[in-house]
Amino acid sequence: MEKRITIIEDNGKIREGFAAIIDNTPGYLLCGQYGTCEEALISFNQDNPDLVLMDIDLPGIDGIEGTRRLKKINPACIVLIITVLEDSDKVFRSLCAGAGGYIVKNTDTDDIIRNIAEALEGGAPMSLHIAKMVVQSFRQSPDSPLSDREQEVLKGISEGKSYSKIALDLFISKETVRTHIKNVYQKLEVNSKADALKVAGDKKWLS
Amino acid sequence: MEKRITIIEDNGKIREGFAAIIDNTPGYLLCGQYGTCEEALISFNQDNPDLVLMDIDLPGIDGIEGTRRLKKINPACIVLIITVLEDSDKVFRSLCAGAGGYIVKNTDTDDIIRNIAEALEGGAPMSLHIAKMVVQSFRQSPDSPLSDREQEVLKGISEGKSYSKIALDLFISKETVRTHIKNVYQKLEVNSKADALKVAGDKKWLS
DNA sequence: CAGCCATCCCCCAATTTGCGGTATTTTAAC
DNA sequence: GTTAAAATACCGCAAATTGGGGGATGGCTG
Repeated sequence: MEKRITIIEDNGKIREGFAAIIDNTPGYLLCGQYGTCEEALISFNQDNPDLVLMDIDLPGIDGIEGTRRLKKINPACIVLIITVLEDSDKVFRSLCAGAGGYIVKNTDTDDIIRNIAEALEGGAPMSLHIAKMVVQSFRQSPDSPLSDREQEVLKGISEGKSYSKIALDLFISKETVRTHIKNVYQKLEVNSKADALKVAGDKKWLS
Repeated sequence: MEKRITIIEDNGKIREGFAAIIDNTPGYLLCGQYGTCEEALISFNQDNPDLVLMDIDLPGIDGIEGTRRLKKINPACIVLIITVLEDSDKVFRSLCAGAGGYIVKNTDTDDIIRNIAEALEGGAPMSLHIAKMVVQSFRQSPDSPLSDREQEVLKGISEGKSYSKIALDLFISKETVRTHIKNVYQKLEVNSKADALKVAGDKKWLS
């Protein structure tokens, strides 16, 4: 069965370049190419692509919001983001919107085809640097000033639990939780749950 | 400059296999091979590896906790997890512990070397399936019953903000926030912040 | 027009929170 | 072997938060 592919890219030259690559690869069928998400969305159901090559910086609806809308219509459709910039914020927002991979534009013809194949196989193709950013987003700093217990308590707070609930879950007294919180506030130099979570979150001090 | 590599793997055969690969590759220097994290930790400062090949399932301190401890001693050291199982929970806990990549054991000699090189270059080598799992962990379900505004309010809750603070940040009245919360509780059939966050989080309904 | 959404207001009682103390035990470090 | 940090626990207090109940308005959409 041929895989149907749609291209959304406002630069005509690049778009036609991709189109040519798809056209010349057996097994892939170009089912649409558009300069804006608006156009693509209108024909999305007729085109019914298995995969969309999506540019990030588009006039009107950008690639991130476009991804969100396409996935809302057909969650099975894979959206592969293709971009020149490796902007960390855009990477994460794209992934949250449902992107299935994130690759940089300068990759050569073979790379594009390989990445498409990888995405269709159920993989998540990413450039070296992107993969690194994604992995690092998970990492917590190894130099947290908070003790293990304090981190556990703060984690409870981030889950919206009350002191009493945290105490129950950790098998300690509510008063102990209060003491831990006090110490956390002192160490982070804050005086509210929201501020503590903000500081600890920014510095990746949460377990 | 040669790159120093340590292997931690309890299966002697596999360990020696890796050791042979490293030894026979120019540019890499095997600076230690151990069957447990305990042993590796003792010699870690003398060995001073640039990269550690780490098995997950180890007797005593497992690979995840081992990663955490190694990174605590030398955050610049890259830990590459090598495993047979692609257990999603272990993947994430490894990444949180500071792992720089996560690859499956069946990969052939060339793959191992390529993954090591990629990690040392600043990449984050991952098997196809692992990458997919990681990317999917970011994704939110496209079928949340919560309206956009309700999701924003719930996000504020997850950040530990009070209703008043959320109201300030969203430029609406505290009473409106309360109404949104009430509606969220009804939709999710819960009656507390913690439960709402748990349900919404599990189902990936949080923006 | 019915339903959903977003916005705002009131009342009330129970709980939570943040801050001030103090104190014991264990573990780790020097 | 002293010192320090961490984990545990308790008390009191005043302000704020929370959850539940009710009602209201306007906008948009099918």
